[in-house]
Amino acid sequence: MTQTGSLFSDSFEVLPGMTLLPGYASSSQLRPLITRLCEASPVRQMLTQRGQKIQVHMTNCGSAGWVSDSKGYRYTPIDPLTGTAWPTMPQPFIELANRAADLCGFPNFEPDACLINRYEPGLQMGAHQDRNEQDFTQPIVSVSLGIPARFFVLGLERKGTSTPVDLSDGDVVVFGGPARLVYHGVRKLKPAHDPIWGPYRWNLTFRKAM
DNA sequence: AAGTAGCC
DNA sequence: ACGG
Repeated sequence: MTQTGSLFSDSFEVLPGMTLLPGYASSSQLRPLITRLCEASPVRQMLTQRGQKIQVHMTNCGSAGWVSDSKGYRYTPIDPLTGTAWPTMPQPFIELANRAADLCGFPNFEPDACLINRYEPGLQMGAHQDRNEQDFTQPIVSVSLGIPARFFVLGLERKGTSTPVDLSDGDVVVFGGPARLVYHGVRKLKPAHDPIWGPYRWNLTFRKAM
């Protein structure tokens, strides 16, 4: 049930430290921004340290961007594809992430990195932790756009029973505190079409990386 | 291992 | 379950 009047009316606590804000983000507002960002730094498939392709196509905006290659996972100020800085994070992105975090009990969130992931039907993302950031007191804000997906959450170890969370266009998940380092991933997407995004799911993940 | 294979 |  809703706990206080300051929470978004439809918020739902998935587990301690993880809150779902259904329909909190606006695809019609965000689409032109994402289109422009991807013209500057296109989505691309990154490689794991062992040389395997990450299925999802990724790019970033902000003063730091998450990358994976033969040297491992890390944040860089430069896009290795373009050789120049990642695009500046649009102010509407910062405000969306800051307000969502505030609603969920994480005031003054100032993201410096936004990982932009593009999924298509048939793709998944295996269980992982977001642990390449400097300050684990800062939450993660995840925005789902386009076709639906089933998100899953484990605990602090990459094993055991998962909690499923079905995510639709505009849904925002905030996780921090006791949930900051939980393993999570995305189940294989079913074929679908969205009026704004076509056959894609986009996910924006806001972090305080540095 | 932010992946893939393979068995149940 | 996996390899270096």
